[in-house]
Amino acid sequence: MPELPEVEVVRRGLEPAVRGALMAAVTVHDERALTRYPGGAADFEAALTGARLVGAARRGKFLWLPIDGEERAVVGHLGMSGQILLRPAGAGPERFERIRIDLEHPSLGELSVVFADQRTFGSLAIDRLVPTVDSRAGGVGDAAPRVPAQVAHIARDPLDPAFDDVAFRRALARKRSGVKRVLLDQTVISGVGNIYADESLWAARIHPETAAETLSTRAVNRLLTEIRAVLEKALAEGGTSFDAQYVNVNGQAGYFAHSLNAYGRTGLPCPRCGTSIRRDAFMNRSSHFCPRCQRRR
DNA sequence: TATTTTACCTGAGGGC
DNA sequence: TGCCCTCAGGTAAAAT
Repeated sequence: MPELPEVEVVRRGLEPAVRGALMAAVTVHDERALTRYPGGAADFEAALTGARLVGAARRGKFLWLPIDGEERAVVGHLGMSGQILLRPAGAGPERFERIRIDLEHPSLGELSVVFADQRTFGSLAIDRLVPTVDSRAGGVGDAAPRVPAQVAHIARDPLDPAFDDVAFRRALARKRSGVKRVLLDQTVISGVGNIYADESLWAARIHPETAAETLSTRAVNRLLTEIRAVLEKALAEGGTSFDAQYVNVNGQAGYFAHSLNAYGRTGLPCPRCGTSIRRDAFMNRSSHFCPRCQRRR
């Protein structure tokens, strides 16, 4: 399931292939991949064909490809099962292929960007770029102080140099919800999903249902440190793959699944104390934690 | 206003 | 073999 590390792996793979590339042809196979674009398929294809891309940027789990000479970008979200693949020109259709963009790159020649998505929670769109409220760079990979309008309400992610630790602590102090619920709120902190929330809380020894407002400054700082450590380690290992759902732009899986301490390890011993990892129902999904290391206050 | 719940979606895998 | 059920979960809209 693509969270920040997986999306960043995709961004890094995409950037050299799209920078300076002309979109020679755009084909929408399945309009459900345009749920965040009200203009529809024909308009999407016409608007992009002939335009040039200048790079690949990311904030949290959102990606965008700014268009040369316009204050607009192609915006992407992988949802649950989305993939962005780089393929040689003329390559056969991918399983679950929804949109294909054929590129002419000044040095790499012809290639195709394929958006494939089994569960269709992901999407591509064209969106206008608006100024950031703090005048800092919009995200990783775009130094300009601009961000797609539909991403503007998403908080910066903890690997963003402009992430505000103090504001994060203040936000937590105002929240009456459990801390895990707040970590999944992309308007408070972005990029963290169910897997890395469980892993970060395990590392920081915090129970997922601990009321956010009761966390001490020290505990919040420890949590933030562990979130960054977990995300960076996952990024270094190419992301987390359980099956064919998440892959990089070349279709390869990541290795971080081997490094998980809590997520998906129900009944297995906690790597720190040996107690069986517990799984509790949480928001129509699951929380995994060590009932001994992560005591509820 | 703040918080919680639900809808969206489809294939994999288990039980029978 | 095949049918039915459960599960995976990010986002935004709807409900409380």
